[in-house]
Amino acid sequence: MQTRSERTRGKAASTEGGRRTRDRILHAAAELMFQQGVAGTSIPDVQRRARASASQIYHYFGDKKGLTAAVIEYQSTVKLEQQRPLLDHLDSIDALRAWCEGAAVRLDAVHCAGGCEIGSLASELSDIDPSARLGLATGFAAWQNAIESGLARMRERGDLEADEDVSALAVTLLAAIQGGMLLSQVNRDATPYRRAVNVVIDHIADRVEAARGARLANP
Amino acid sequence: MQTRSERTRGKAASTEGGRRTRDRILHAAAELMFQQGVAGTSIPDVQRRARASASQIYHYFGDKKGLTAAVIEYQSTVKLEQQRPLLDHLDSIDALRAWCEGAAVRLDAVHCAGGCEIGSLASELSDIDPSARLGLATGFAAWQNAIESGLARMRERGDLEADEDVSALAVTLLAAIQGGMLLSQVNRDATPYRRAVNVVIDHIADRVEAARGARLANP
DNA sequence: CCCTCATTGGAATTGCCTTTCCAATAAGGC
DNA sequence: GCCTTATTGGAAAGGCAATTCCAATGAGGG
Repeated sequence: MQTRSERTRGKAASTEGGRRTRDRILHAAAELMFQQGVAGTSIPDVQRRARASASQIYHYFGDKKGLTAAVIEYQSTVKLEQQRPLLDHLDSIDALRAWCEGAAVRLDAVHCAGGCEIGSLASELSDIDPSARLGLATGFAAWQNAIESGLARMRERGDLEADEDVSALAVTLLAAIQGGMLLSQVNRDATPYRRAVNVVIDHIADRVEAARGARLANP
Repeated sequence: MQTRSERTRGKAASTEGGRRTRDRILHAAAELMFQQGVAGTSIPDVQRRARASASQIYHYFGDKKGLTAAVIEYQSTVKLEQQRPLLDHLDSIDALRAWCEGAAVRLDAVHCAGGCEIGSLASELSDIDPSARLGLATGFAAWQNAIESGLARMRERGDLEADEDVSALAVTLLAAIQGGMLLSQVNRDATPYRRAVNVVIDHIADRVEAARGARLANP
């Protein structure tokens, strides 16, 4: 299977050393683009951070756009997989709270620099790079899907009413996460994120209460 | 009163023509930076759009950072004033819905390009320009304040319970707006924005219902 | 061991962008 | 009408980034 960047112009690594170099470049680029934005990250920057030469970057990624596409895919795919165990169990209010609080702790740790890895890229690239936009939409869809699956499981289990629009709830939580992170990033304080996310989860908890009430009334 | 950019290096216009030139530049820069980002907007770009020479831009704004600061202040202050009549009456569920739907219609009109004027700037600049971050935080605070004031009036009026945390609700709505706009921008579809915002307003409406219930029980 | 191709280093090219500079013109106060 | 200051045009300096190129080195298969 080819990655997006390879589809464009880059070459896949065929030796062990090459693979390591490619990874080093990708990680360095992801980190820098997250911290300083895509436009604020130059190829020489990536060279320094990855201890690689220009030839290596252009060899594996074709051009800066290819590198950017690879970073988007990395952030969308790999980061998601890292959280897979957690993401597969977002089917209770407690799990949702714990998951969101985990992100809050991470925000605290970096003093709210950077916001969300995908969100930052999305804001910067959506309007100027159509193919990047596609990749980012896919990335967001994966997160939304993880939330929605958990809520759907709650619904099947009876924790939420049968006609509950779990899709809308999932979008709302994702939006609160993104918007909350943005507000926290600007204010250098994780409080806005925590408040926004908690209010939305409170709302979901209210729906769970409502479902319980309906269950007791109509047994 | 001096604007931020004048504090830095730019000069205020003292003739009528100068004021017009300055405004033309400011509007052009605001538009371009909104569409293509700050990094994606070059001084020559602004020159063309504003039909102004480089001298004029540097004369009135000092440097690109000064121009950016002026754009931030413009987006934070002027845009807010444009909505002042609406903003001063966000004290009912219907008013909140109408206001948010107005933004949705604007999103539809531009096919979801651009997202939020302040949000885009915030995401791009927060981490790389401390003074810009300050200005953006002020801008967000003004919007949050407008929402919070309306909710506080609802609380005073008894539409919300006396211990309701209107500040948290305001932050949540603002976060949903920002996050929703980002999701809509990426998906080129205003639906995510509408869903996120409506769920949050539904939640506020639930609180209003709860307050009404409490009022009836404890007259 | 040889041949081929992947990998790498580093210089050179090209182009654009920010910013400065100098000189010309216009505007307003006295 | 004269002088000072604001406004403007347009060229040019200086720097950095993206990308290309060429030659050298390394690795693996036969």
